[in-house]
Amino acid sequence: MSLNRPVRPPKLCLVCDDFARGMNFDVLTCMSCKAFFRRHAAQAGKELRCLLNSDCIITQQTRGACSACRLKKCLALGMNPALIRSSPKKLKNTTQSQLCDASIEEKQIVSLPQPTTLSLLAKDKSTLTFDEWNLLSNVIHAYDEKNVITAAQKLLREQASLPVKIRAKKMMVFELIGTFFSAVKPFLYYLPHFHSLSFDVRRVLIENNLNGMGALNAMFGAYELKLFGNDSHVRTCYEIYGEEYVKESERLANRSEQNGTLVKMFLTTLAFSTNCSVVEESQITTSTNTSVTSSIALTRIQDVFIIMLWKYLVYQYGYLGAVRHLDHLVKFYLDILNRLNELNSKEHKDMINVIIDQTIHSLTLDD
Amino acid sequence: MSLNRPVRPPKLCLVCDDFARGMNFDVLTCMSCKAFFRRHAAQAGKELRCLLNSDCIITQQTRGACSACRLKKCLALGMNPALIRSSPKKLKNTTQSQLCDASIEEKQIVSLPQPTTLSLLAKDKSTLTFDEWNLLSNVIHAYDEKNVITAAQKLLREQASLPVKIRAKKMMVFELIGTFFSAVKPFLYYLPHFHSLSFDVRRVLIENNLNGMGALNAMFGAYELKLFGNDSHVRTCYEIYGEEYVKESERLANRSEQNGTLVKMFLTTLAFSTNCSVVEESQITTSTNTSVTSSIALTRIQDVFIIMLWKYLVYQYGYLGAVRHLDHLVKFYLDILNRLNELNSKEHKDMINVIIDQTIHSLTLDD
DNA sequence: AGGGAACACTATGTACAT
DNA sequence: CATGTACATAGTGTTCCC
Ligand SMILES: [Zn+2]
Ligand SMILES: [Zn+2]
Ligand SMILES: [Zn+2]
Ligand SMILES: [Zn+2]
Repeated sequence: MSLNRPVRPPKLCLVCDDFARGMNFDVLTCMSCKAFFRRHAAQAGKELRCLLNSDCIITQQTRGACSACRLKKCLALGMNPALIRSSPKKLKNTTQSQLCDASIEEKQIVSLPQPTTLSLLAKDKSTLTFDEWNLLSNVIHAYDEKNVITAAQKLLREQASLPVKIRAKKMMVFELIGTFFSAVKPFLYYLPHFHSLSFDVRRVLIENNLNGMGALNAMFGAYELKLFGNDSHVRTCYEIYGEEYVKESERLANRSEQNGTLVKMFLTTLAFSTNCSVVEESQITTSTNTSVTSSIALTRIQDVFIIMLWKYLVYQYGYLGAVRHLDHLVKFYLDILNRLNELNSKEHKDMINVIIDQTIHSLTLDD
Repeated sequence: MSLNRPVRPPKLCLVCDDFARGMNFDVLTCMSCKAFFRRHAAQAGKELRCLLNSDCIITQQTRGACSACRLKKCLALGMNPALIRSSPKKLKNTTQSQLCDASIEEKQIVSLPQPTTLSLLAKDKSTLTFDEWNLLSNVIHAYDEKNVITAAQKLLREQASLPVKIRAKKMMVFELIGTFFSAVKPFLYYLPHFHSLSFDVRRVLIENNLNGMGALNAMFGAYELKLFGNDSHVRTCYEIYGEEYVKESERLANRSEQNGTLVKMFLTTLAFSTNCSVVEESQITTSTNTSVTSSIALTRIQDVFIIMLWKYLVYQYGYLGAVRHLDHLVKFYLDILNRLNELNSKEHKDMINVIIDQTIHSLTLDD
């Protein structure tokens, strides 16, 4: 699964995103995850149990909070307990089936019924493969490259520091909101497979999908930054979009998906989507001449990302939870599109069109 | 806030429900919460930060997972940092404003701007009072007295162990489902204030509300026990209620509120409710002769519990989260009532009526 | 009774040897 | 390079003392 774009030297821990140095137990991890895995995957003695819903998101910050989910992720990523030398936990699936068999009978006269990890390791069709985890990681980093949330936060602080007149405030709000739409450009730039598409296809995708993607991004960002809790900001939005519209949008933002990884993967599927974001009729008609839907390359990319999304959902939330989350996310996105249809601010629309033009220009030139 | 019923000697930790031994820093807690509070509420040096959404539910099992939320709960319960002797954290709100002032300047030449805990301690109107926390605790224990979930789990295991013929299976399913409705009786029995009502009022409340309460209880239990994941059970339910009805109920159960404390408090408000669960017209008309709604005692009890519920929601999820949770919970309950209206099994209805009669008989006799 | 001190225990992360 | 070992550090819960 080679990428067309040079993605930064992949030296981040696949488990927690901390800096990694080398492969450990078959997976690129940081030192702490390495130690963690050795300690916990070794003996089946203590069954780790999640105190929440077994769907904790593991990051450098949160990895300490739930050992059960951390271990689950380690195993899901393919870390191999058989490579732990001291422990007798054997695993005869891949190349190195021959290990020191003598040490096995030494200390383990205790009970040893450990089906859990084995079943987790079983690489059936519903488990994310190594390549898929890598792809997922690249998607996340494509999004984080721009670091929209931090940038928006910075803008917000600037906005708060200098109390200016209404006209300037409006401009700053536009700048803030525009950030979320502009962020689609670097995201697409670093997104695996995007550059393998033809100029025409890229252009059509940007034309059709950028508005929806930016809006979803903005809603997620507004939720993360609690934008609607910022009175000054909200009042200025009233001026631009009308009070009712803003309040309805706030209700929408409160329903935002909270799992950032999921949002980023969903944005990816939107990026390659051929039948969404029909916000303005004029937009969609401008480009139906090119036969985008018939592009086989595009169809295969869609498949890859949608399968990855679904596997991630199942891994993270279980089958039922996956259904629920996806249902919620799709409905959330559809409501966002509805919201866009009711938007009246000409200034906003003009801004979006400029951003779309810029993005097309930038992403269909060099290769 | 005295209770009419003898509730077990209150020796459970208000923070985590572990066994408590005595008051610590003004609140009834266990030894570990005592130690925890001393260690973390002392110096404002390290700000504890929740790795999730600052709404972790603290129990004996989960208390170790999130220190931030544990401390938050300690403070919300009224534990007093001023009573920590070694630390210079002064607090001049209540009686003992005079403390050893000499020790203050000793070790703390470091910075000391700690507004967070102080603001949390401020006993404004939106914070649960000591009495309310106690009341909440009593409600929880009134529910847990019967331990429905465990009982149902046991029944389920029995059901699975002996493969019997369809008729017997049906009986067992009825027994299982009936458990959730029968559990309302001990709940009401131990529920604070219920016994202060007149016989007539109690009877009408049971007649009107037991069905809805039991159904909510069953949905919550089904969610907790993953009943709809049990194929054998589900198939028998098909026989009784029809496949479509069961599948719709499963979707409903998946939307269940997950916070048990919240469910129990909501059940309490339902218990005293005068205008809900109008499932069958015949039911409500049988008792409109007694002027239930005009009972002042009942109205005041309703107020007490609804205020407590709301304060708990705000404490646990913040204002916005409180709104969302209550909204979700109310809709969930309304949909359950709709579900009951579409129920067709005469056997089920007969069973419920028997349970209602039994409950009335049992709870309007002795006092 | 309700404070604190001290200890034992566990989990984590890092430095370094193999 | 990837493993294990050893140590430093932190958090928790219990026992005991005042
Ligand atoms: Zn890591
Ligand atoms: Zn977890
Ligand atoms: Zn406790
Ligand atoms: Zn928390």
